[in-house]
Amino acid sequence: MCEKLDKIYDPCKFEDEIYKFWEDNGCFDADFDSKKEAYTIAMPPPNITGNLHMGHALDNTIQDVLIRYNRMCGKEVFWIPGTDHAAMATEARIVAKLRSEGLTKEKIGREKFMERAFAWKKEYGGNIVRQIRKLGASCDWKRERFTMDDGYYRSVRDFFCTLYKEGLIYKGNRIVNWCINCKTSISDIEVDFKESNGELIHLKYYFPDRSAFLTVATTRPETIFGDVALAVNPDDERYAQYIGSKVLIPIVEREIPIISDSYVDKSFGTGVLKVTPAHDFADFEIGERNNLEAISVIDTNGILNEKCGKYNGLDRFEARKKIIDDLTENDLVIKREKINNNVGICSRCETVIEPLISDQWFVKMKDLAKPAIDAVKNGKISFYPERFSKTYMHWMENIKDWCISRQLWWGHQIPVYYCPDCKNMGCFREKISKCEKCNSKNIGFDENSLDTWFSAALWPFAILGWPDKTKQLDRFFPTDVLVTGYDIIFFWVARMIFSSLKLTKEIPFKKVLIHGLVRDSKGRKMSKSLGNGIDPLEVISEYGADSLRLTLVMGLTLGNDTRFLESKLEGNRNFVNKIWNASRFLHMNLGEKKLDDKVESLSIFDSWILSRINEVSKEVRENLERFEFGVALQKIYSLFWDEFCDWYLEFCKIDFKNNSSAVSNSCNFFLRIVKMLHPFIPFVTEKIWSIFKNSPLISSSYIDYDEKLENKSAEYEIKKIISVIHSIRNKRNEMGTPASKLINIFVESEDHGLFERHLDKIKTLSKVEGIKFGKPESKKATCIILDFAKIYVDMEELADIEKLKDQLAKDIETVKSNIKKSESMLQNKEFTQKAPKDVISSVEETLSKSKSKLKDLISNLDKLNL
RNA sequence: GGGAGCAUAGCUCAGCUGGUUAGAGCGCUUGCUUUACACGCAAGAGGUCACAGGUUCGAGUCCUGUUGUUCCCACCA
Repeated sequence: MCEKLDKIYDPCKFEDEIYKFWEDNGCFDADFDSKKEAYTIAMPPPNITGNLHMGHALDNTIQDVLIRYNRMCGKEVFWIPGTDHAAMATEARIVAKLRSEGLTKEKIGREKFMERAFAWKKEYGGNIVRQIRKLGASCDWKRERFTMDDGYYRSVRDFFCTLYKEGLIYKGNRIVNWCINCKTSISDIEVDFKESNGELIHLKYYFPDRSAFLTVATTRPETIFGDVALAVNPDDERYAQYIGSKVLIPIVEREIPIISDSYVDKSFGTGVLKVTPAHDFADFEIGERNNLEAISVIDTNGILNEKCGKYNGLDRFEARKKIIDDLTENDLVIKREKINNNVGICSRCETVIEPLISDQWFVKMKDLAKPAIDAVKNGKISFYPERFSKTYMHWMENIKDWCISRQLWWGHQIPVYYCPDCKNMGCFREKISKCEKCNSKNIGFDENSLDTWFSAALWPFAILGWPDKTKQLDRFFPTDVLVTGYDIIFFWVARMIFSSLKLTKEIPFKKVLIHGLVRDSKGRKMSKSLGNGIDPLEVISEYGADSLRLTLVMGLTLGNDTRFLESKLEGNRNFVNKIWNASRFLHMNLGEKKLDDKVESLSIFDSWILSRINEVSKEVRENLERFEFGVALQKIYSLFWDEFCDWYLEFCKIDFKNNSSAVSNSCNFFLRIVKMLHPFIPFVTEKIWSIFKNSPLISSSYIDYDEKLENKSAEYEIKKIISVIHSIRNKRNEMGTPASKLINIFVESEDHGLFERHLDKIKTLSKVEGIKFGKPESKKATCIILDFAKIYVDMEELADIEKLKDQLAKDIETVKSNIKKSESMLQNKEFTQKAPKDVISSVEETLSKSKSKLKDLISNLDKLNL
């Protein structure tokens, strides 16, 4: 207990040990049988390929604050951690590793590939989980889940089959976004758009008789082999006469019709569009509307196929150059125009997307979206900040069908089989070995796997055991809050909502907390390519997890981005150290005495700080309920530093010396603040707690507001003492009095008792030698004017008269302008008629105080001028 | 093209339902080895709250517009 405490707090010395203590003692574990109110958070599962970054740190810190706070409020908290298999990212890693061994996934086969991937997961997937521990996250590791563990597989198959049986999942030969690098289809939201310097090539499409041509502008001449029509706007008078006639594709010389479609923009290019349904989304739709064939000319590797004549086998961009050359040679190019256009790229590897037609699985979204829209509209689910519900709503209302199949191996294989004998196609919830219809054992399985987000969509209920009716599901679902960044709303939040409503008939969470991005000191996004990322683990090893957490949460407003500054980190490290030293100081004064919860008789200082702690605890609770973390933290910060340390402990210090104070009171009050801080800075607070107490802080109760502790008269009295001390210190400074010199003062006051009661405090803290009541005999005295007292300082002490005069003149000006302001307000009849009484009377009070202060100031100045 | 955010002290940001003299941290100035802490203590300086209107007795806060800036969605072939 009485171990020697270092002057400087060293987090590295304690954090791991404390975390181990919590984990070993089951402090994070949820009790499924307790009668307490449940509080649940499903941790957004980080990718197994990932390393902890600032986004994780922020996300998990916010969750941990909520979890620890609610745990201390007596709830049965269940924070379920886990990891995501991250299909594309992981597969890319495995493939790269195979390549380094001279292998390919095809060479080793699906089964071996999966084995390798699981082995990889086992070896590296644990990294991120260890790193999250470093943050201090108090989640229930015993219930850790993985999106590809056995139980999760079942949930995913169940989800798929439920939708499939209802016709909400369908297979279609449709145009999809294809990444030729990742070799898979991806969904719309996995495509980013990048501005690029493209070229708009104006081509001649001759009429069959070669009498004339139409000019078509295109950025992708290599797709002319897939052209099936030219389209013009039906309202475009320039081309109305040509609708229905035919033209020849340049070079290819195939005849295609000219059709009309309102999609075509008259003002773009020449107003004539070449229609290539197999390689452009808009064209695909035009093709469907007009019953046009789709001719695929580029394969899944981005290579032109046999339909492209001599260009067969060329890469799409090489082919583009060649074709432009050839077209130019044949005088089929009218002009080449530089344009800035947006080109779709794969959000993972940034390869230019090739839209192409292939057999894929889709989720029909319209019917699923409706209840998900309603749940937010009618307030069952609310977003914090509220504005993000708009983002959500807009996306949901304009949602398109979701392509869920991926041509990857790492992931959940689509649970569909095909029977070659009876041509049946069916889906299965449990593993199957024969056709349900004809019992044939020749069945084959769908080779595709599911989008990672398809399985992630089930996270909050799958981890509680769905589709089984488990105790956990019953008790901890729907979860309370979901904490995530605004970049994840479409990918995950939206999909969890509609899938939960579909499968469990309940919302997955009640509240969605959206935070922003953690940016670097210049406001740039942290990224690998810029190399400006700050590693949370490095920060932790230098400053400790508590300082990191403070830095992420202090002054944070939900939904807004924050900058990560080294200077903030230092400041917060200092704060942690301050707490440490306060505990050192109190511990030293407590000495061998045992700390007892019982409150000994309260000094006025005790009553005051207790009242203040009580008030702040109420505000902090309110702030936390509203997720105003930054504000809550700032309030505790200021309570602790500006009031508890700077004033309360300074008062106590004097009493400790005289042995006239109850040290254990001070310790107990200090520990109340420590409690308030625990959700934010769990490590140092737990360490300090352990110096004074035996049971762990993490499982103790939060501070309750107690009306009886409110003590306005103590607060008023202390406020007065502080203003006396502060004003004397200020005057000393103004007068240039050396720090070591004690001064004498005279006091005129309506409340002499105040000065008598706190003589020692005033003398010590404002370096006063003697206090006499009444006016000083000497005329050479300057006066401090307070609301309740005048304090005279003998001019003997004065070092710099000019400085003092300047100050006085300044003060007079401010008071004068205040008087003017108050007077004009009170003269305004509308103000006196319409403003509430308390506002008016406070203005009146200010006015009268200012007036008397002005008088005093002027007489002060006059004296100086003598 | 549609939508959203931001604009407050030198810097980074708070400021809830409108209420007299707008806050914090860092930085800056001055002074302190005051036996918890120099990662500290004390005292200061520093802001026409982007601009222009409007509502109101009263606007950093509400409304409209302008400018600058960031982001999201859609996307022109």
